[in-house]
Amino acid sequence: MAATTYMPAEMDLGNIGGYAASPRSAEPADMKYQHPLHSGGSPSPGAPVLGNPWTSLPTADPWAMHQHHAHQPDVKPPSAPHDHRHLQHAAHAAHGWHAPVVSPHYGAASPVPLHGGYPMPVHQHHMLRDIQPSPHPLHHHALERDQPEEDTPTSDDLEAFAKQFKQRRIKLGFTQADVGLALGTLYGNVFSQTTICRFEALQLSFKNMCKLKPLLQKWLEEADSTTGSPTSIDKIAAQGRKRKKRTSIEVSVKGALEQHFHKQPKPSAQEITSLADSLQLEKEVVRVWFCNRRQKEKRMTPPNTLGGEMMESMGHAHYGHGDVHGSPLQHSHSHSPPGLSPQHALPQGAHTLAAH
DNA sequence: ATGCATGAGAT
DNA sequence: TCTCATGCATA
Repeated sequence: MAATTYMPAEMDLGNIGGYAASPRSAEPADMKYQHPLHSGGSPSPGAPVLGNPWTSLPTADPWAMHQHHAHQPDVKPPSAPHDHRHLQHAAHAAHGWHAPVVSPHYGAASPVPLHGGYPMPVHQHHMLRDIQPSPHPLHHHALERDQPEEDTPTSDDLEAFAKQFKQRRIKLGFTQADVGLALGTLYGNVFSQTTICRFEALQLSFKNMCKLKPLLQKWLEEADSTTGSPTSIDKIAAQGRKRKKRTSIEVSVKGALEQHFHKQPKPSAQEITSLADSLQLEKEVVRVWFCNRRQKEKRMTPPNTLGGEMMESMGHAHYGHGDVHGSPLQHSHSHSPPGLSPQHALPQGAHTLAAH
């Protein structure tokens, strides 16, 4: 039975404090941000920059330029009346922003061992075609992987940046949540731990990555130079709306959904209804499940059209952690480089090479 | 780190 | 109604 309860959003306001709160008071002042300097600038270990087999992309933005809506999450300063994606790089000027909340680590925020026991895939090459129309006459020195300009970064750049960002962030002693809040204080764009996490893991769409990169880059600069200078943080009020509690879908049910997904990734309203009926789930839940599933497919390894039968065989026992991406085609690495996978090229004809 | 959910905007 | 960006809540 899927627990579908509702909860008052009131607690959200209090909850958000969990991340936002600045425990500086209890800050043991251990070994946080005591870095005299960035350790050598943490070079991009996983940035070969040479030999990019897919450095040939005709169009400008294959899989990004599909949607022209850049709606802002919620509370965003009305400084962007137009679609000018010009980042508001003027808001922080008056702020005099100092180091964001210094939070060593929360109980559940980042239970990960700091750059110690990370899976850290040495390097993987996602077969992702580049989105660089022009051959970039750039410098031949792969020392600084930053395109402060307004060119669209390549997927490789994003990957390198994300990795670097994560390293620095951790070294500075910030959690993903801290960064998200800092961005809010800096630019007025608050982001959640989730988003930062996904950015670092390259689990966002290419376009989304491109949009966030400048922000995070800026934050890095600030956080890096302002090493040590507490400030106040502010959290924006949430929306007083009742949010449905996460429905827990049983594994068996998930398996069923999976099968249907392979047959029909986009079931009709009626199909959803009947499916929901057989699974004893709310129609809405099923609908959303499919939506989320599609989104996942998009950022994860390209559609391989896994045989529905093999899904049953493997018994969806543990997919979701080890390597869901189960791409029998390219599982050469530990965990697939989800990063970016344009799905426009092979909408449903992907199975042509996978299946037979 | 990730599953399920909300919403704005595009179709 | 879908897609896409995002996030609360949770494992």
